[in-house]
Amino acid sequence: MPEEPRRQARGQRRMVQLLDAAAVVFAEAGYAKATTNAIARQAGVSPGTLYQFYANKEALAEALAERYRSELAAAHQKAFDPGTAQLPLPELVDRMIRPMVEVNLENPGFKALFGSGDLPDKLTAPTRALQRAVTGRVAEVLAARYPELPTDRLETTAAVATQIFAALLGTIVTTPATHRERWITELNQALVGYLTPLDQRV
Amino acid sequence: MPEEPRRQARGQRRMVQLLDAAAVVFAEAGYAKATTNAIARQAGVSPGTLYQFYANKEALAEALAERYRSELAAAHQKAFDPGTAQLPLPELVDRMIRPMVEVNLENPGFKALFGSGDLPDKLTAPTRALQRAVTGRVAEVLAARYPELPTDRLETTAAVATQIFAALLGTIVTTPATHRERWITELNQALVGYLTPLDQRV
DNA sequence: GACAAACACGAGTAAATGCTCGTATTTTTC
DNA sequence: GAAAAATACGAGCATTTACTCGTGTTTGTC
Repeated sequence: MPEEPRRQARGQRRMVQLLDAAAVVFAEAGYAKATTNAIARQAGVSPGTLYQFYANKEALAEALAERYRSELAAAHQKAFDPGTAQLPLPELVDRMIRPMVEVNLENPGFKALFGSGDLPDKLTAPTRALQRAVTGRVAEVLAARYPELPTDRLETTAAVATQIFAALLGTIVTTPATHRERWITELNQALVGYLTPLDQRV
Repeated sequence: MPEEPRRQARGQRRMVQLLDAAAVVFAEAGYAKATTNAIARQAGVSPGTLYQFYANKEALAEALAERYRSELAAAHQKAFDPGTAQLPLPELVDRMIRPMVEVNLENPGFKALFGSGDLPDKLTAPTRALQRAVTGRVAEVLAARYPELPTDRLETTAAVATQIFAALLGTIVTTPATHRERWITELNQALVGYLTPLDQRV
């Protein structure tokens, strides 16, 4: 087993650069059709160099997914002070949705890793990790709002909400900015509609 | 432009056979990773024979999508007598959902064409046609139930409902039959929740 | 400044894959 | 039953693509 070399400053910059390039190419072509050579070209670097830092395409995807995960976590942290969970449902949902949409707009390629269902087996692992991270966050918020809800019910609800979100995310980000708000509203209504029964049971 | 040969009985059987095989392979591997050679093998036929009937992989996908579209139409026709549109919302939604889930369970590969978002450009055409067909049907039902709803609002709602459906379809069909009903219920609640506000405006 | 480790290059390789083509068999047509 | 059209085969071609490797350059360490 070859051990990781001690990265020097230049190398660390390259790694970031390559991740940026991967994001662009994944966004343009989708994961399956994205070629490692194209990613290297986009980064202004030779294929050999790419492989000096990432063992293969999957490792690249994994690293990118990890980046998104942490950006998402940061965005959510920022949008959530304690007490948010007790807001009226439409506002709570809005606070969950906005940061994710924004992370998405800022990071082309997110959708390519998060959304699609037809990815080769290799990618399912990093993708599922991302999905789980999001679902987990949703579950936390739901747990804060509905403390007496049984765990399994909580998880089901979080999973469904996340999937609804993922489904509409594509439409939202590909829509021209002028009409974007409308679809966000629609997503909000869908989620509020789904969650309202829980509110009334309390 | 080479014209289509007059198919004889044997040829027509082969075409069905190949479509069946394609459905199986698409279901197992997803569209992108499915190889035409594997489809031919699955059909017990040589690659050359496959191409005697379908010009390329895309044509195969198109034909399969068309098959699904007609099966879906038939299933819906059967589930819909006039008056259904005035049923209580949960029942209406149930009547829309069931046949589609069933078509899906009977036709592995449907999801591979309908669900995923990351397909190569070539496939977007047949996929979108399928999506549009489903959305169109949903729009018809909504139009019957909410006659005074403006057209664009109708279409937006139908599109969102269809996407929610598509998102949860994957989970529903991959879940073991024992727990399937639970996810169907969840999908039902999501859609009912989304549509309820429309009901109350009347 | 010398030595090693990390970085960089890019032509090239092996494997995969959509698809072709020459040829042979079966079915239809007359 | 003979010519034509349709069906069938499967080896293999052309292309794509993830990845390698030999070689040269830059950076860090002593």
